[in-house]
Amino acid sequence: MDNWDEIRTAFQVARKGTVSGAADALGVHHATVIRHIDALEGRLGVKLFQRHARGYTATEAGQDLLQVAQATDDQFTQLAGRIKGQGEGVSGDLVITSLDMLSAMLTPAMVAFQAEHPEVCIRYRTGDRVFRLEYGEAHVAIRAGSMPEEPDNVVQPFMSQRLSLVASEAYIARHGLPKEVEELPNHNFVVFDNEKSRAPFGIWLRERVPEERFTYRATDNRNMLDAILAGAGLGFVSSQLLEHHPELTEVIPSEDSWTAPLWLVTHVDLHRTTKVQAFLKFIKAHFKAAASS
Amino acid sequence: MDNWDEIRTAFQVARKGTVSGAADALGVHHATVIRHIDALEGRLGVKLFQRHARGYTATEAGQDLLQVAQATDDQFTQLAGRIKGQGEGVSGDLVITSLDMLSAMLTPAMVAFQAEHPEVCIRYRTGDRVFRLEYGEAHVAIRAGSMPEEPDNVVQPFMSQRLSLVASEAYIARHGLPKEVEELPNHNFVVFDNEKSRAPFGIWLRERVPEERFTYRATDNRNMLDAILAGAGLGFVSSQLLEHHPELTEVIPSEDSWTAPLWLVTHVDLHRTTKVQAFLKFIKAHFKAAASS
DNA sequence: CCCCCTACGTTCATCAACGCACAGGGTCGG
DNA sequence: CCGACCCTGTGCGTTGATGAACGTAGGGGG
Repeated sequence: MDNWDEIRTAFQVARKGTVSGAADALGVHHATVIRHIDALEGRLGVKLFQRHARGYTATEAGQDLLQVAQATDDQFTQLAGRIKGQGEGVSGDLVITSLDMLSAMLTPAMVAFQAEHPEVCIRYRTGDRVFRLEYGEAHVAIRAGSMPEEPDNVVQPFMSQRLSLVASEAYIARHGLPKEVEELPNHNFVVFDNEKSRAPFGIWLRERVPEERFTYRATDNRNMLDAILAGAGLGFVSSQLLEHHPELTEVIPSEDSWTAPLWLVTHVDLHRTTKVQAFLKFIKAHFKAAASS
Repeated sequence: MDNWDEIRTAFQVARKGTVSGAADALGVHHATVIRHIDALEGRLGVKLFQRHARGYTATEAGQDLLQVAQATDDQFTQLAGRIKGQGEGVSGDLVITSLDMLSAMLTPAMVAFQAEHPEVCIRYRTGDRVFRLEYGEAHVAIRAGSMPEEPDNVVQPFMSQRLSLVASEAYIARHGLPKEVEELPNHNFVVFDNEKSRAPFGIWLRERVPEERFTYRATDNRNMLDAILAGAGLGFVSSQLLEHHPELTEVIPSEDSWTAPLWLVTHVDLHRTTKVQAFLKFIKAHFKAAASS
């Protein structure tokens, strides 16, 4: 049963009872309607209508088609309403992905956004791999480092992620607090277990501290933080975290070179949607307010 | 939501995940698929798919469409099966109309037909007006008199309806039985209450008997028979009825000029259907067998 | 690292579908 | 009884959708 348009034409003919009426309703010429009906009947091998001077009356097959097509028309009308409304409103899923390091920072913003748009369901995805926007794995990604350059991705600068080199009270009690950069090679470090990391602070550290001092390696940022808190070594954490963890002490002042820019990335096909735009606007305003306060 | 074919195209894209796969499934060029998707998205104002190198992945709106279109496809497939099967098999309604005078003769045949095709539902319509085949009021009509000549109607000769001029025992007891045609003007008659009737026997009677002798006029054949049986007068009845009513006596031998031919009439749009053909074949065989026995 | 395969996207020529105009037939009202 | 209106049906010219071909980009395997 191909050619759904012919079914739609037959549907209107069955509804209106005349070819002319159906042609008006469909906005086409009545000759087109006749051709559609003839083609459909020819393909089915069954007459759908009886032709007479006053119009077309549906046979049993035509009435059956009328029933089905009426239901289909309703379904499609509702579908169009949903899709258009979905395009305008902020509802449904909103999938956001980022490095898990940013979870602590982003979560309050996402919660606030959800509170402002109760119809939306936030899905926050962090994982060991980079989720790909072009496969529809997320609506919005927050990426760190150099500006992403994938084609079909819309990239906006978001904010800077300042890092601090910290030590926990437990570590200081055992090894003391280094006062100069030159003392760092004498200390232990908690690092991310990724040799190829091109993060600026990683490069900076590898230039000054031999690898054998990287005595604790983790694959998860949450895990790294736990290790640092437990006194496994010095390590880099987001500067924002210092507020919530008074037991952490900054070893040396944060260097500008460590700060990685953050980017808001969306796929071009979704960037125009109201939902994504609302989230982008919200999250930028949220952190602009936080920065100024 | 016009252009159902574009929905069908989008449906296949959502199912297959690629434009090329959908194009293969639809039997069209992939450029056509792209155009349909673009047109549909443009009209809805919402992206249905995210484009990437490996194909198209459905957005939320696209997945919604997939659901609805899948249901629609199922519905249409079932519909096509029903309609095609309906064209082949003998089932559903079969509407037959005739003069009510023929009811006694036709009913056994129709009952036998229904018994042979249990899926069919016979609707026998008799009424004061002539039901019109071209408006779908009946599938088959049995008409009497001169050959019908409506355009778009398929007419087949059926059989001859021989009439007899009869009197009931009650009438004979009161008025005697005329032995010659010349005696007829001295008797009372039960006639059909239709002055314009062009039935041959009516003309024959009006030529020989003055109208004031038509003392009982009925609009219904059943009613006429009741009147004749009650002794209201002489009257014409189907020759077949004589077998079932021994209390009726033939007044004078049946004349050939009275016999009216019967016609099987169908509308050209329904004449080809298996159901109608089956009925025509059945009823012709039925009465051929009855005539030869 | 390179090559091949797949899939999308665009442009141009073709053709089928469409709209137009007119004819034919039936119905309704006067 | 007749004329006007409505609806269907068909031939013809045109237009818009389609199909073919080429170009491009990305991914996977050797």
